Amino acid sequence: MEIDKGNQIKVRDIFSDYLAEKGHRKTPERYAILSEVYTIQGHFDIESLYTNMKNKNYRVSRATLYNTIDLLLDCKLIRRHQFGQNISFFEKSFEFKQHDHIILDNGEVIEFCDPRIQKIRKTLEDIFNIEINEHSLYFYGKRKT
Amino acid sequence: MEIDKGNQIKVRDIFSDYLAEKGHRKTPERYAILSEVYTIQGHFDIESLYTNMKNKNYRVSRATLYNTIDLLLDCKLIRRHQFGQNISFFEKSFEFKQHDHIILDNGEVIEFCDPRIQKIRKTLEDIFNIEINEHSLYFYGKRKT
DNA sequence: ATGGATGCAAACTGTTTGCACTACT
DNA sequence: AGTAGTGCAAACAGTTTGCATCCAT
Repeated sequence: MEIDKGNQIKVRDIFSDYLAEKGHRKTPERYAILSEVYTIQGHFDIESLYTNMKNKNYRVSRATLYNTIDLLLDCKLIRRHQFGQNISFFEKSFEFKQHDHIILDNGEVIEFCDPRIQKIRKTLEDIFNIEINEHSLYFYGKRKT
Repeated sequence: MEIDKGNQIKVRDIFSDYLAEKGHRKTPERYAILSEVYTIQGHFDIESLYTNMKNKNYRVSRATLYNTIDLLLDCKLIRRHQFGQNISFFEKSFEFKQHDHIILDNGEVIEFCDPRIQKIRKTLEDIFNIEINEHSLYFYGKRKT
């Protein structure tokens, strides 16, 4: 798909600019991880990203994966989620409408976007005299029987 | 405070009923942990609860702590939070108004309650034909300078 | 008495760290 | 050339599990 290809390039540039700005080196591993991450549909965890890349004969280490994921989080190219208790999930966040999640008891994950959450945010900023830069919202439920 | 004492007893009864209903045994350890948990103001993690009780010369194991915390979660006497990445925090939830949290970059935690979150919930239930039984909502920000 | 619950320690799992080597700047 | 970044393996931290013992039923 042409659109995705376009995004891939844009995303690569964003990462490049970020690395340059922060004085980080532009290593092939970092770009490989970025492009791999942007190939994945939906959510992923580090371990599956690792085996995924190993299977494709990339030479990556977990250390580099964790390191790079931190960079991608920092420049907002991915978001972190905690669906379960002890494992982090990630998903790409570039040019995808910001959204929240409903987690059903069968493991299904529904995405939604409700503008009222931004209104709540605004209210809180005013009441407590703070600046909110992000939020995490999950609903837990099940399909109606 | 008399009010707290009253709650302690009520809470103990709720736990008793729960244990009976589920066919779990009413062990002194379970009650000890419950009362210890309800003594704590604010949030706590398992490890500090453990050292806390050890210091008071309780004979408890981490295994029992984890086991009992699961029971307390199940009967809704406590709630679980994930403020950081890899560590669970808990807080008592009996007769305290259900609330959500704002986490500031200095570590400060503000509690708030906004009715609009329940409206969002209702909307989602209708749209997706699901039944939502809980949610978790966190805002992240900093004090205005 | 019997098997669910406990304490202890070992095992597990996701993540971080130390170190020698590599390669971007 | 110098040093940030890498791969690997060992270390770590929170949690879970196996097992012998204990005790609530």
